[in-house]
Amino acid sequence: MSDLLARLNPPQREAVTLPSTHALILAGAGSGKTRVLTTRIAWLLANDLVSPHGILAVTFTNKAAKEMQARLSALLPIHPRGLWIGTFHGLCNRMLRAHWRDAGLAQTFQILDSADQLATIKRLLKAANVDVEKYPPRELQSFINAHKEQGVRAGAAEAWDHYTRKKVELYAEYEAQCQREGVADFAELLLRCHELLIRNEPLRQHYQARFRHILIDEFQDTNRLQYDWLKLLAGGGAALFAVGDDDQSIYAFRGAEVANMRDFEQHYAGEHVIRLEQNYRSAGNILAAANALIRNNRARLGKNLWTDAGEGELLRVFESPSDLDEARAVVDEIRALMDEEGVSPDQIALLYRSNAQSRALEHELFSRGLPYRVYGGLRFFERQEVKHALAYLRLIANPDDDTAFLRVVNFPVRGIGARTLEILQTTARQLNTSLYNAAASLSGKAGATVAAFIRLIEQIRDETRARPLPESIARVVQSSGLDAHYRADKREGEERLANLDELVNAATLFMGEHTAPNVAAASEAEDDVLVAFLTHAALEAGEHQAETGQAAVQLMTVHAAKGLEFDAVFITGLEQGLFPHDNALEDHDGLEEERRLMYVAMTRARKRLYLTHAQSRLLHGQTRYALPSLFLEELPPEALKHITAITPRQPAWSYNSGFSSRPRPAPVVPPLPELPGGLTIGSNVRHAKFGFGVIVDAETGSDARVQVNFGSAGMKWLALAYAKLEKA
DNA sequence: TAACATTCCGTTTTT
DNA sequence: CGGAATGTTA
Repeated sequence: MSDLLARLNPPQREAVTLPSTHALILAGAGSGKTRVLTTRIAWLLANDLVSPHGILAVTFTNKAAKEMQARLSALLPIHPRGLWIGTFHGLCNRMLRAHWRDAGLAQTFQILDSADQLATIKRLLKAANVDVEKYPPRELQSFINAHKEQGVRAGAAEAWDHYTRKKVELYAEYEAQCQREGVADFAELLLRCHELLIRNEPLRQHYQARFRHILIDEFQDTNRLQYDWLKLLAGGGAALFAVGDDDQSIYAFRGAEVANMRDFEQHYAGEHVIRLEQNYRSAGNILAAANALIRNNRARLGKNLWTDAGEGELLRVFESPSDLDEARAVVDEIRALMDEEGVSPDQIALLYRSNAQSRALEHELFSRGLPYRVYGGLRFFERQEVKHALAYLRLIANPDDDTAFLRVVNFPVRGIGARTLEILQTTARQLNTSLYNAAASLSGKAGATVAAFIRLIEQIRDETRARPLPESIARVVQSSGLDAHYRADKREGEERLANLDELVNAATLFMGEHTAPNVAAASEAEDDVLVAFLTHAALEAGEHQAETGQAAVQLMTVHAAKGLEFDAVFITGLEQGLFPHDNALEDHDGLEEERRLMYVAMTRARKRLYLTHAQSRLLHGQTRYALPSLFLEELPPEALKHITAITPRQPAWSYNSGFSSRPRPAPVVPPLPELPGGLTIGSNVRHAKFGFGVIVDAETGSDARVQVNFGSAGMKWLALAYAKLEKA
């Protein structure tokens, strides 16, 4: 047991060995947060302060939950059973499955992912004859989710104007429709679970008595409903142990409330606030720079990271004339890191603020033959062929699932067109039943084709009855016609078939992990396994992309990089308007969140940090000129080393780096307007009133005018004859 | 119904 | 510019 504590520093140890009390652990980046969380659980168990049964550990992502499981197994001699470790959604789902009747849900209720939810909303708008121009489905979706995440049902939603009243009305209809179809969206899982515990006193008391220690990871990311859920569960005297970092709160845009941390500190943690400030990840200069940056934020709980690892190298600031030059400079540097310093490519990360920026970087990496991997994009269970196969399974488990019905009723095509579906949908609405049930009431030719589809589903249900899940899925793929359809598709059929095979494999894997050995015999369990697998598919959409196999340079947004670390990190596109992003600045806390984002990005680096920016960038089809990011100015100059990779408008292939790329054709440069005073587009200038800026456009002639981007002072057209512009 | 044309839009995203 | 999402035509 003393082993558990041996490798902890004093504050970590203090956190781990806290008595059974509420506590807030302010864990800075790289300060051993996950270690503290898992060691705390292990310590409680090892000292018999709680039984495994009494532990509830909550994370946001499946990845974090899995890591916690794994690290706990490593800490304990035998892995205890009965612990509840999971995501908010996973845990709520678990409770709702156990108490589906009390929660007012169908026994086999299905979970809608975001795409399913959007499809459901679109269908609802169409049925209600709502103008989608006036009420965009996406907007309604976020309206509904935002309300649910605040714990607000349609009945309780406030609406002061006609427009909002209509949205609330649609929200109510959406609730009713989901209920009718036996489906629940992500937010519904949390809200429904919260309501269940509020309304059902015996159940509430049961769980309140059961969980003695509730531990929460990434507490700064909780929304209001999640916090309420935690407080409710802890209402029976459980100790809440919240770990988080307000400086790494980067999800306010999706409802996370950092204010929960301050509230928790005041109302729960009290004097049990522990700061983990020793950083084990980054070199001193990197930390010093990150600290200096984040000090510019006003709303903070306060924290300063330190390290005893030494200063390390200076941060390198790269300036390039254009985004293409930036990409070239970055890839040159990556080559050098790999060839001359022996850095493994998977220890190099290219970070950017927005996904669109990956293009130029990818292009350069590709043409230079460097292995790379881009995070983001389609995940396994989100692929259309996988979703189609799952929709057949969903229909078998729950015929009322109209979303699943509509997805596959005419896929592969079986002559059930829009006209037929319109009739079917009208009939279903009149009978107040599902499309599946309404099918029997159709007559004529339309009725016959739809009836054939229903027979097909019934047939598949029979075929798959009492069969192991993987085999059932294989049959579905066959009998539904998906197999034949993709076999006939020359272009991408092969890949899709491979993914369907992979789905069968996923089911096999799932069975191995989730089925108790003795349950397999029970015929009743068949349905349960199917529902469990469908739930798994919805709750864990799988990896973002297939592994490339070889070690590759990692490309991702700054958001996606949270929680990761690399030897060398490039933060690219550090320009006003991009990072910090223009759209973020409209919000009052916007700039601070962007700064936290920059802080997260910087603290990903262990040894080397590159900060790159370009003077011009191709954006939305036209060249934009921008000033270097405000964040660069907030870094301590003594920690930086400036490298102007290429001087403006010089040939791009003649700069530094021993790497000799093949000669490139000279870039086609449109002639720039000639302006008096040696000014041109891209020149840095200073104005008495507006400060520093960049010339982004110009009109020549006797009354020459220039457009100047003054950053925070805005974009101005100035007449050269009057405005006293100085070259800067 | 599917291929083709047109229009619109452009930050971050897990469950 | 490039994609996603519509709209149009054979």
